[in-house]
Amino acid sequence: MPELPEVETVCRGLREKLTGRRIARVVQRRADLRKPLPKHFRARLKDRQVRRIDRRAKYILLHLDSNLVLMLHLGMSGRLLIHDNPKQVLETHDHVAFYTDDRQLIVFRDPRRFGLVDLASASDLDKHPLLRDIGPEPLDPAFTPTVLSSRLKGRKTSIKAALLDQRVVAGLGNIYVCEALYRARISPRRQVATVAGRRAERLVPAIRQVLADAIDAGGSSLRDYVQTDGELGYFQHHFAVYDREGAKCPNCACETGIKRINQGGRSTFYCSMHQR
DNA sequence: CTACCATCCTGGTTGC
DNA sequence: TGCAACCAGGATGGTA
Repeated sequence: MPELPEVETVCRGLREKLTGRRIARVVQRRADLRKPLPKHFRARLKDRQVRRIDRRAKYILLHLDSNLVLMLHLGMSGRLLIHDNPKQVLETHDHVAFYTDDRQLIVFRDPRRFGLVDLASASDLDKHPLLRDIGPEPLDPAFTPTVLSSRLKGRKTSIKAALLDQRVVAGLGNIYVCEALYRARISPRRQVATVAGRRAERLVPAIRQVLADAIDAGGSSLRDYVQTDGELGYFQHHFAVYDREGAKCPNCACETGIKRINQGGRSTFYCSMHQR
């Protein structure tokens, strides 16, 4: 569910409210998320101070004192909600609750439990198994067409499948891959090896722009996603293709309109006239 | 090595 | 209204 723009929006909400705060108490209501919560989870977090909050791909990284990093991943249906009232009643799928020294309550809610909560050590975070193989951050200036091409090299799959692979580029999911390919006018069915020259040159700025636009809109709210204050994102109103089967292509007068196909078990939306 | 598929889990929507 | 089937923004481990 939440892809880079949604995770970035959540990160910003957390950063604003939590930087410098201490974790006074942790309540753990369910430990069986995508992987079990680490041992001594509550005790290791107690009284830790939040020094800095980063994002890497779709992971939220809260850097604490004592060389500790709290890693959060929202999976498909995860939310992080900040309440000003620490007496806020927890609901069915509120699995972990963090109470701060200034009486805020941060709730990790995740009905499908594909999300993840883990602890890592800051000094070798890059070597953490969940982060080790992740590709470049698309909004980093170091993400250039040359870098993308080298990451794609040798892959025998469609460009759609390749861009969903976090090892190629970090943070894209089904929505933003569809939207980026639309903006780059590249067919999602195209084999990676044939994405070269001008197409490859268009892809990097297309990815960057769609992510930046979505972040500006506070992300996309379809079913589950909300910002930390409960507000919806509104980038879903700007989708050109995603979830728009049968609609007119915003860029051409073709009769076919937006098509929906299946690639690797996921829906892909595109315009076969506009995207080649 | 890469690529593909099923799977984890719940809830909302669709179609009969 | 009831109920079953299907679908969903992700990641991964096993298999081919």
